[in-house]
Amino acid sequence: MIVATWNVNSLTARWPRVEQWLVERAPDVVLLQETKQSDARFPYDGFASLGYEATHHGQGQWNGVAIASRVGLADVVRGFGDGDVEARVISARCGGVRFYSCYVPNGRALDDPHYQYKLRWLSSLTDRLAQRDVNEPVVVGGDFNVAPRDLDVYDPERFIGCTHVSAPEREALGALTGTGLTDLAAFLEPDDVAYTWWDYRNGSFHRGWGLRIDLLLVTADLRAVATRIYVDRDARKGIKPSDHAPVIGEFATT
DNA sequence: ATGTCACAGTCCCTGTGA
Repeated sequence: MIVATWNVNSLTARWPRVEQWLVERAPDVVLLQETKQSDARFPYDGFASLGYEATHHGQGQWNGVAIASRVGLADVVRGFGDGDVEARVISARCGGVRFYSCYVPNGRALDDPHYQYKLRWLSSLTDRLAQRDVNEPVVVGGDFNVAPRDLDVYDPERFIGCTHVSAPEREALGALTGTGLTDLAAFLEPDDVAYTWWDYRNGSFHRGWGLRIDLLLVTADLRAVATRIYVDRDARKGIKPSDHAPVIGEFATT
């Protein structure tokens, strides 16, 4: 089973790239973030013509998350429920595995209210995962807007006092993985520098100024059968790329 | 340390978010 997560930074703008990429990489399940679409505009037919069932949780201008699968798609859950107005999480069961596609709030700055929202949002996700059926394999993937380790930051000195690396954010991510999830890239390739996001500005991609903030978190049963994880850097190149590259995980059939 | 991109509305530029 091939599983991918990709923040596409507008599925409307990115659809030609996404379509080509699906044909080339042929993931079984792909988790998408920042579709920036209403549900009405989501290209269900486009996915279907490529052999994918898809489900979307959108709000229009901002956010928006989706799951596309060619191994079945059932039991969809959108958002956290009461009072959750931003479309940042969707879950579904595909091929016997429960998938979550997550777009964690950015946080903006340590003294910005949005930062507290980010921590609360991660806590809500942790609560949700803590309540799961422990017999069900789970993949929690997406744009976490947190770089788990200094190795995941091109210049840790420069990020002192910034979001994405602060202790509370890393602790919140640790609480999430503490429910029984493993950061698969850090587990399989612990010494690899594997950035997933590069700012559009300053030629950051070509200068190697990146962060690893897009993650696949998996339960132990899936970790045991994981064979490979890599960043599809080619998707960050060329015409009209997203500022994020996909992360692709491969698993021996479960 | 900000050289870009995408969105909506004020609609061919500007403010916002990343």
